[in-house]
Amino acid sequence: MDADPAATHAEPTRLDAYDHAGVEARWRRIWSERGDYRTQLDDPERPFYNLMMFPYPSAEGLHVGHIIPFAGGDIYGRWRRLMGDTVFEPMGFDAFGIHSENYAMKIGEHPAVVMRRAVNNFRENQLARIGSMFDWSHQVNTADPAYYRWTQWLFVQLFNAGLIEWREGAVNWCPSCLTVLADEQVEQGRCERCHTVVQTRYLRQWWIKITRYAQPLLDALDTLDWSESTKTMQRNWIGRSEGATILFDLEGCRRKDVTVYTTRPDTLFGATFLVIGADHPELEEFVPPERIGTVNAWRNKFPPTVGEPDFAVGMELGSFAIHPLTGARLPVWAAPYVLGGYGTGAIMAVPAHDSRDWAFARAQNLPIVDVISGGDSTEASHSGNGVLINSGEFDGATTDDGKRRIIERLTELRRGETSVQYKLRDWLISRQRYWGPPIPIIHCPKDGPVAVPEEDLPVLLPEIEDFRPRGTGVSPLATVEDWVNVTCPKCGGPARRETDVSDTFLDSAWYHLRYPSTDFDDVPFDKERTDTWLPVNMYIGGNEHAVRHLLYARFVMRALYDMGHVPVPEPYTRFRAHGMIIMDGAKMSKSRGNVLNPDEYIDRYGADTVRLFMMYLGPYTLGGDFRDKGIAGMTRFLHRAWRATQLATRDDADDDDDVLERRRHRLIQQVEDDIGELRYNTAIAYLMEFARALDHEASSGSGRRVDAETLLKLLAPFAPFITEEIWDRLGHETSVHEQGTWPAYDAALAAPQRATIAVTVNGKRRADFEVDAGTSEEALTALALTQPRIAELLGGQAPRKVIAVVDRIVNIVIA
RNA sequence: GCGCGGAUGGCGGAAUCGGUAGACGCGCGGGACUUAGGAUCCCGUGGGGCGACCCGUCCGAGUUCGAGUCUCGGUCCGCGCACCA
Repeated sequence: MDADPAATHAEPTRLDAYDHAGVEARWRRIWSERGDYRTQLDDPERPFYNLMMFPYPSAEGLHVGHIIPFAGGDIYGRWRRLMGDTVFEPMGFDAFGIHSENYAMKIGEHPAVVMRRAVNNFRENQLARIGSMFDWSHQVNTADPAYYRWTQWLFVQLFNAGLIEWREGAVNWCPSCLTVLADEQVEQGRCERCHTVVQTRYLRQWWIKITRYAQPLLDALDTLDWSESTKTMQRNWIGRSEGATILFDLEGCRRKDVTVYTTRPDTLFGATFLVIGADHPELEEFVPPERIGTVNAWRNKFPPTVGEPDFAVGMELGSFAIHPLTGARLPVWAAPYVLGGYGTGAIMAVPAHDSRDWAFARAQNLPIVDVISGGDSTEASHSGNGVLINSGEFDGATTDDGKRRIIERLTELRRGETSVQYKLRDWLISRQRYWGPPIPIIHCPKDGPVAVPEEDLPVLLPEIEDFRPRGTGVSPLATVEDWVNVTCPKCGGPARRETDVSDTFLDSAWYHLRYPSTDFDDVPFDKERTDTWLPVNMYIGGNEHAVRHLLYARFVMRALYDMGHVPVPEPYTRFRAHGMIIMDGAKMSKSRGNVLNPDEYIDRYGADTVRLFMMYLGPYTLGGDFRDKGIAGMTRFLHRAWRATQLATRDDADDDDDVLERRRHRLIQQVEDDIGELRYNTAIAYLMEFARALDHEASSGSGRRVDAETLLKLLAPFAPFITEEIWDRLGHETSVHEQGTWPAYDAALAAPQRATIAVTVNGKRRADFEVDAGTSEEALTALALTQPRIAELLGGQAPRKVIAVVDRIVNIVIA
């Protein structure tokens, strides 16, 4: 360090200080006036559909966590645009649903009013400021009749295809929200919204038969480029298991026989009793007639199970099952630890090899018989593999063999067969609420449920004053007599409308199809537009939707595909779950009082700084704790870039420095590779390093203009405003974000030309030296041995072994 | 309990196929410019030792010339599921 380095870094007077507020407002206006982000949807050369999960417009507004998907997705979209794609990046509002309605009730306003205000606030005051290139000419609002008309259309298509049915079943009832919920909306026995313990009710409801698609939905996961964590969650949720069904004859009750499902047919000889799910809809048929009253009284006594069941609760029914291979008479029990709704709703209990059966057998004093060697079931069950014992002709078989042979035997006797079961259940979509699309069905006493003819859609949600749920099992819409009473579209006789509305998740299950076609009002999605734009190329959102929205959307797309409405069976080719941003170790939520409003940060630091800072916190897909401590570092970086790029003006290409050119090409490659994999944090680190170097050069007058412009292009997706401003000041007529202007790199130039070779002796680093990249192993070895320190350590002895790795290391093994 | 992630300086985090830790940033220490500086810029910054060196990626084994990275066994944290037979 000779001359005082700081002296050359005084802020040059001819450069204005960067004023983020003024600059951001100005470019927002210009972009909007010029229509820079209005995508030409017809005949694009390389369409790229870049989607982020749309928000539900809570009245509280966005919190900083929202920046992650919206800015993170936008960086990717802006990059694709610079790379030459025609990028379509729409945004919309999931405005229907219980969450919105509950909020409206809380503040005593009508949801339509609250949502109108909230949507406006989201779009005009919040989303607009993040700097994302949303194409607002194609927005979607699920509560808009122009949208939900087609949600109802979708319902009708599914209904006509036999994928929706009206049937009675056990449903989850939330006593606080006063509506039924889908299984996916129940978390550990509680309502996902209000955390009230849900109850089981038997109601006649609308179900979407998603279970019919269990296997295709499972299989196609292998073809999708999605976050592995999300795919794993879907696999687990679909929950395929392979086993066998086994038929037992019954004695002493109305039913003649019962089929059970087991994944362990090899333990058949260890079955000592049968258990019917206490919530089995036909439990009475398993009970001797004279005991039905007693059993029903017992069944109605215990409260709904939440979480871990009590394995000691159960009742002996008095009937018997006949073991299909031994003929033994096994007592039949009913217990809540067995699910009436999974498999066949009945099990064969093998207490020696199943922990739940074991706990139950112990509590009820039932026999426990070991049929697999290698364990002792007096203290606990053991479910591992081994060799069969106490199993008649199958003694000595391994568990795997036993499974196969016992199934074979049962099949011969027509007493059983292999069977596949899924945990996935049908999707319950009725909601006894107001704020949703009315289910487009008319109930006719003669024709049963009839779909509203497509030309009569939408079935408008009537405007009523008192929209609060009644808790009577029907929606408030049932009180609107002149709306409810209609004529049957089939027979013309008097009929009544369905008064339930559909689940919010039906709204969002198809919204990606609507965005490209919002300018069509005669079809839900235009064929050509859909062929052009679907499937979505990149989708970003939270993993909290892994088994809700993301599964429903896949199902709907696949069903529409099978009906011939869409060209592809999967909606989202590539999906990345962003990490969750937590605050002081807890999820951000209003109730915890730790919600940070992004507006304050954007006011204080500017959108560019906030975007960069959020992306720099850590790996994009990991998330982490939000702390605003380091945000000043990002401001410093942008100020440095502001200064460096405007002062680096040398453009005499003749004296182009090979070293600088290599550095530039390497930077492009690094940033390009990183953005492509959403490694934003490391991409930013490279940009920072480069900006610092350029700043040094610029301050001494040697900064190259080509470096400045390269930096601006690479930084543009992250910091769209400041880069546009500088680009403009540099005298460019076009936008820095112009499609197809990402700088190209030459891989040969980008590759490092020198390499530092570490020399280790017995694994300890003892020296290093520099060579041209690609120097051969032999040459490296020779060079290593001549290093003074190495020669000294060798003391004239020949090494026992030398390992050289090109561009990396030479390891010398002695003695 | 089952499944999936993770554990690296004071902090957030880097580290291709196993190649000799700690990129980048924050914070901290020192300095420059300053009436001043919470502004800006520069230098330093894992621990120990004057030094040659030694010790360091949750813990314990192992494979290897070489392990943050691979294998086995633990501990702790996060997320998902949780009666699914």
